[in-house]
Amino acid sequence: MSEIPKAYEPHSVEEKWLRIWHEGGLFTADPKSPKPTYSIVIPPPNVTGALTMGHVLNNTIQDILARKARMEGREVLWLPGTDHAGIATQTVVERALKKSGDIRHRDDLGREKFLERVREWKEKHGGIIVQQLKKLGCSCDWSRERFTMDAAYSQCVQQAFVELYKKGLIYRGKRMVNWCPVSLTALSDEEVVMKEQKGTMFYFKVSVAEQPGVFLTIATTRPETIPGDTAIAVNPADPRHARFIGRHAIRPLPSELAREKKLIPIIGDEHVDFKFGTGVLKVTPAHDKADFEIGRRHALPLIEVIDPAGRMNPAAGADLKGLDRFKARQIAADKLRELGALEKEEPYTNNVGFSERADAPIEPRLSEQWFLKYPGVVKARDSIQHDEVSAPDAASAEKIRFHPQRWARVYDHWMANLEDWCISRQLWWGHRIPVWSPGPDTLSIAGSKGLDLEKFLGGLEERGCVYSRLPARDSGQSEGMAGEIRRFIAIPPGQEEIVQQLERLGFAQDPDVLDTWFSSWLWPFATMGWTGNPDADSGNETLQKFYPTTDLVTGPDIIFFWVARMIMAGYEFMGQLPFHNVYFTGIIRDKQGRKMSKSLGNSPDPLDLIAKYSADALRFGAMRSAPLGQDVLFDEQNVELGRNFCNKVWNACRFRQMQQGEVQGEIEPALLMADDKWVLLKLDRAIREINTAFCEYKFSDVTATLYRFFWSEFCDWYLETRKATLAQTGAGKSNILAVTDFVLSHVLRLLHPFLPFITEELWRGMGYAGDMPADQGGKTIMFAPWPKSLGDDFKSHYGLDESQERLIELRNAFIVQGRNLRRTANIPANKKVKFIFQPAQPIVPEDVEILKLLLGAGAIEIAPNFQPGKHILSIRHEFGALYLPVEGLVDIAAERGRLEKAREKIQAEIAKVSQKLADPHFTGKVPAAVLEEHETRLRQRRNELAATEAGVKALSD
RNA sequence: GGGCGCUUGGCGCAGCGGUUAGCGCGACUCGUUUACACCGAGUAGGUCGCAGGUUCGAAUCCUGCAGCGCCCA
Repeated sequence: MSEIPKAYEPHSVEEKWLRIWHEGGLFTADPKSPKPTYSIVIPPPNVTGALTMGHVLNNTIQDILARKARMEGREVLWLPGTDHAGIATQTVVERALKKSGDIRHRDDLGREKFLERVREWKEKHGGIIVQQLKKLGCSCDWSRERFTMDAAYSQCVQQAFVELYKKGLIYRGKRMVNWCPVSLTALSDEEVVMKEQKGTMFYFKVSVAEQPGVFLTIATTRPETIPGDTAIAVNPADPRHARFIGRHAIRPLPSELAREKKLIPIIGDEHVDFKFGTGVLKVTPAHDKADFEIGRRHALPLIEVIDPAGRMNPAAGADLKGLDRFKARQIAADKLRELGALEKEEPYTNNVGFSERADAPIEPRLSEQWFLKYPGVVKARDSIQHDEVSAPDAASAEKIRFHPQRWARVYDHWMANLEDWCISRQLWWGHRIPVWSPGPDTLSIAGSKGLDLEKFLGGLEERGCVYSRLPARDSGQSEGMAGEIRRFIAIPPGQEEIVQQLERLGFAQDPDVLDTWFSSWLWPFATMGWTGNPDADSGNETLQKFYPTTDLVTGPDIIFFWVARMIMAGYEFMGQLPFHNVYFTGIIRDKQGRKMSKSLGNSPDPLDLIAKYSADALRFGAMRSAPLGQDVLFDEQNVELGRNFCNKVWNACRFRQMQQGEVQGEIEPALLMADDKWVLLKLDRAIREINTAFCEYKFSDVTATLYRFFWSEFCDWYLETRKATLAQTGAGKSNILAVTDFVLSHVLRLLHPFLPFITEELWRGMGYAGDMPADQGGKTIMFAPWPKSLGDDFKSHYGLDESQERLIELRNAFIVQGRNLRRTANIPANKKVKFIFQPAQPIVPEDVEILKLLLGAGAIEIAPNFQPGKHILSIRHEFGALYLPVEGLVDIAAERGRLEKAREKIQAEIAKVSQKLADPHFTGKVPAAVLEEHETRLRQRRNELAATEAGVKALSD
């Protein structure tokens, strides 16, 4: 590196290394490698998504972990891929097609044509995010990139479904589900987000049929569902209302209906909260989850009044029929008012469930769906390590650690309250449920072929299919179907001819697709080519070598959606936990603490930031602001800082280059100076801090330590003091360069996981790659050995011990005070002045040079017996005394005032400490070390006091 | 309603029983000196949310309260 530019120019450098890394296949994992394993699977981003700051944070952390593991000599697999994101993608495509006027509804195209359009969309927008991740420097094994709808992956999904079906864990049932009237699909509980809504509480009265003139008042936010009410419920323990239990009420709506058709029972149910509203509850079993349960307990009939699209159906009565549910709410209230049944309305705020994707209020609705009873629950529940980090043993190796630990409790709580997972979605984009059932003509077709259907279907079980017969009523068919049998046959992957046979018999595949997360929860092993076939899987080198994975990095917002389910799937399908550690990142927020979102427009485009500051800078900026387990307040300034840091690294290396000379390998112990030893000890401390912080997943601590060591300790102190001695030639100089090279080569390696590009560039440019074996840093810093703290042998060989460290610290503190003296005297930074120095201990000539340079002194006069006269500023310090004659340069009175203020502070401290030391309670109970420390402190303060008083005196007339 | 977390200089955070409470950014002053103005040097700025308690000693532990945020009902 002969001619290097003054400022770091990242863009060509980043492009160059991306090309070299990818062309060299350096991220490719080798399952045959004898090295110990490190593996991590990417949380798959939506295939058509674009990179967000959340992705930047998340993937930078994964890249740091992966790169560090490589340097530690492990065989690393970071497995990337994307998710088909069922609802999200389908919604986006549908919206785009509507906007362009191509369709009014997806039915206009039909399933196949619509899916074609989604695939087109995926081809066009898919892979963008992958390119962006590459640009960020992510060292994923791109040769193994997966997509949840790839053929192989889809087979995994199908296999998993059939296995669970076979075990009886998947069933079809008519249940209350969260229905999205916009997407027209069922949703899982996790896909519903509660939002606070301002609405109205309506109070209306119903008359008690058996007691004319007696009324009960009901409070509700949903008067439009009154036509669906099939009971009035009160708490049997409620003295106001208990006596009405067993009587009947007359439901006011639909108004045109005859009185006897609107008689509904008044029932007692302990679940009625009599503090809420009036204590009288209207029960709408068809449109409310809690009411459905009440209805079930009391065998109430169900009346559906809202259709799948959220409009009122004919059962809602003539006034409401055909209206949207929100419009109907107003009309129903008007109607009640007209009838004289509406007593009052009050503004009311409550929580309403919204569909996460379509952002529409969900409608609880009775619907026939596929449900899963979670497998592997017991193991998954016990799999989390709850103790604080201790030494790993055999038992804890079988457990999963959460970082930060507190998420374990959130996980526990969810696992303790598991409800069956509604896995079917009325969508087209996704894995179609691999279950076929007979059509209306199946029996006659079979008959005409002389085929015994039962025997034929039963026979398919030998080929891995799962055949089940269910009484229609159990699966929620209407009463008239009772006694009929429904047949389902689940077909494992790779049985095309069975499917064809069945379809010739009039069988049809279930039209629904699986919840996206039903494919995501298989991610850790499905991406590695799991088949469910024991022979194939035990011969699968990748699966054998890299499963279970080491770490998972994800956001806490998907702890239920994804993390918990992967743990269950891991135990169920692999018999093992899927990962050993889960690191939960914070949620990225803007400076005002708002969650970053597209709609708020407060999310910067990471690609713009890369263009403006470089990928390294973006990574560094993201990491600097991400403390463990806390939300991240993103500020572009941190990225700017990252750029500045890169520039600093660049220039420190440039400085080294300008000293000429080849890379200096050997440090000669005899030639080491105190500052050299000091910086080596600081490096050692930094390495230890960094490795500790990594163990605890405290990435921002790692960044802070790197920043401090490199910038303050190495650049500001070490390199600056070296400038005073580098003028010399020969062995002394080359030894300094050897130390500098030693430190820089360590710093570059420590920084590499954070700043992969610039460190790679400098690693080769500086020539540090030259004396390394080809596979250990000789070709790329990616495989250079990760720094270990300096061993005791090293330290004793080079004579590094704490006492030298302390001496340099003392001198440096003295220099800071000396500089302060200059500023006090208002001496411009560039003006050379003469200091008088009275050393407190023997001083080497080198130190005088350092003092001179770092104090910006024209000269330093060593005067062991100096007697200060008037108008001389001074500091007295353990390192020595420094005098600066200032007559005429400074406001003597102001300076004296400053010293007097300092004196007061010291006196107060002395008073405090001596009071403590005089207290027998204190001296009697306190540990010896603390006592000693107090005594030392008192001594020091007294010395300081004397010095300060002398200073005051020197300025007094 | 239940749970979790947070509250420390203008801003963002560290410290979680024992020095004069640290760090970074920002502010202010000075400065082109063997790399770097994407830089260097220095300075100012905090009764650690409030109220009690435990202790020789509390930002740190306990209790209560308040405010903010998130999650689950």
